[in-house]
Amino acid sequence: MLGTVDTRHEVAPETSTQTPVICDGLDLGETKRLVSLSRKRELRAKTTLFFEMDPARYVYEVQEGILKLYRLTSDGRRQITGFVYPGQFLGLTQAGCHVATAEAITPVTVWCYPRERLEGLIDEMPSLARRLLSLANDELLSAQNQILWLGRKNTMERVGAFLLQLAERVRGGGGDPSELHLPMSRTDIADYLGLTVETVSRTFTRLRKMGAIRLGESGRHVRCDLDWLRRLTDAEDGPTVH
Amino acid sequence: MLGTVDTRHEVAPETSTQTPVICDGLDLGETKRLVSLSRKRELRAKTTLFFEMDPARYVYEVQEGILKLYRLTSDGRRQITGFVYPGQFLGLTQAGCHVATAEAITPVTVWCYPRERLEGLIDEMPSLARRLLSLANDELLSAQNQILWLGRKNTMERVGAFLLQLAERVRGGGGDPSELHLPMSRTDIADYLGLTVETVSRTFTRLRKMGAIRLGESGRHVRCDLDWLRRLTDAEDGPTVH
DNA sequence: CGACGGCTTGACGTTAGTCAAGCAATGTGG
DNA sequence: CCACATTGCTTGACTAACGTCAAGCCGTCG
Repeated sequence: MLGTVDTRHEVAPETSTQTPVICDGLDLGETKRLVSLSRKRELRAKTTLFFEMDPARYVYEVQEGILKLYRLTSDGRRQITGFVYPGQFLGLTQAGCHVATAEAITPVTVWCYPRERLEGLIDEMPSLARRLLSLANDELLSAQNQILWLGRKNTMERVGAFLLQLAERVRGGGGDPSELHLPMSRTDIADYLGLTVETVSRTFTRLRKMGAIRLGESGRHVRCDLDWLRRLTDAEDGPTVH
Repeated sequence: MLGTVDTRHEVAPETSTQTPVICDGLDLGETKRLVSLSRKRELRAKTTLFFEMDPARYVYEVQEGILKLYRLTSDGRRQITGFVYPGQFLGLTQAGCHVATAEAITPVTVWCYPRERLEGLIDEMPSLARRLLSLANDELLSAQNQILWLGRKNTMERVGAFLLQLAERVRGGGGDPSELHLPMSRTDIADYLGLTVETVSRTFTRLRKMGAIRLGESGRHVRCDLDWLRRLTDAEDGPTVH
């Protein structure tokens, strides 16, 4: 498979990409140009790729590992706006400055594209423009799903929808969607779903007692009854993002 | 593109735009081409421009009037994902189908651009690509603000932030930002902020009693003490949209 | 070893939702 | 024109869901 030996965090097959995804739909020459102006960067877990308000000099593509994006209120409340997986982008959406902080949850490898030069390439490579548009699209879709969850769903539905979203990602990667490994902490999940750690923890417990999920030793491993969860959340999610 | 902050579409939000905003940054010939493939459409208040799940055949630009975008859960809960003002776009973000319903709040005039032909133009007009990217950007930014509100703010903060957002739009249009006319109902506000009508109503009342706002006869007119509101919500919004 | 972080659980409090009523403005049919 | 229904907004009384505070467990790290 990847040849990587898992250390603390399990690396599932689908959690790493070999070729820059930004190049999908580009021809060989174009791909080479893009790759030639990128450089790789590695991050240890719990380190920060960029901070909110930093000038946005690069656009990043995740090759391996998982990050979280978050914003803070001045009194310290945190809202995670997304988890970023291999093949996804960071820093695309921002104007002159980043509007969120990006922090590695696991060890991470990213490709860095200098923002200005990437922008310059748009004129010469329409397929790059389409690609970027489509990526912005995906982000928007997932943001709107999150808005629906946060605004109109109760605790169980949020947690259920969250697990189903993770399962869909695993399915997309060809794995068993009912076997989930959660790379993020309960606190992260809480900050993503607009809840508290305690509430998230209690909800996992309730789901377990209802038979909708089974928890492994670590609490980070979840075996889901997907139909159960779907019935639970079938207050209709709308289209799923992958 | 990715970085440009565009000011043009903030202008005269209450009234209407005279020229398609999509053409900003385009030269005369390009503008003509775009205009030539657009057609106008008018909607009465409370009518629907498109439904969630409709095939997305057009991209729309609002010339005049205000719409709301919303999604429904299967049990009828509604979440408004945005209010759309003149100069803003609809249907940009969707893949094959619309992911939200667009309904006119006031009488509305829109320009309709056939989606396929617009996409075809990207190859020939890089400036159009930049333009579209920048628009997608704006939407994303405002979606993320909404996520922060919904996830981590209490009722007063949400309503306060909402009023301040409206005020900023008025300021951008050159009006008096402390004099607001709300085109949307209390129910709409509630569905935007993830609350109930009753809670929104009570919060307006509380704000009035605190002296942060004064309400006109209709309830749709609000005179705001902007500093008051800012102090209230200065649990930090992050960058404001528009 | 002790400290710390991640997770769970319990007891309790607060906030926002629910249910219900009333009022004003607007629309509809006779 | 009136009688009546409907819609939008507000207010009150009550309730439930979720947050807060506190404690304890376990595994890891220094």
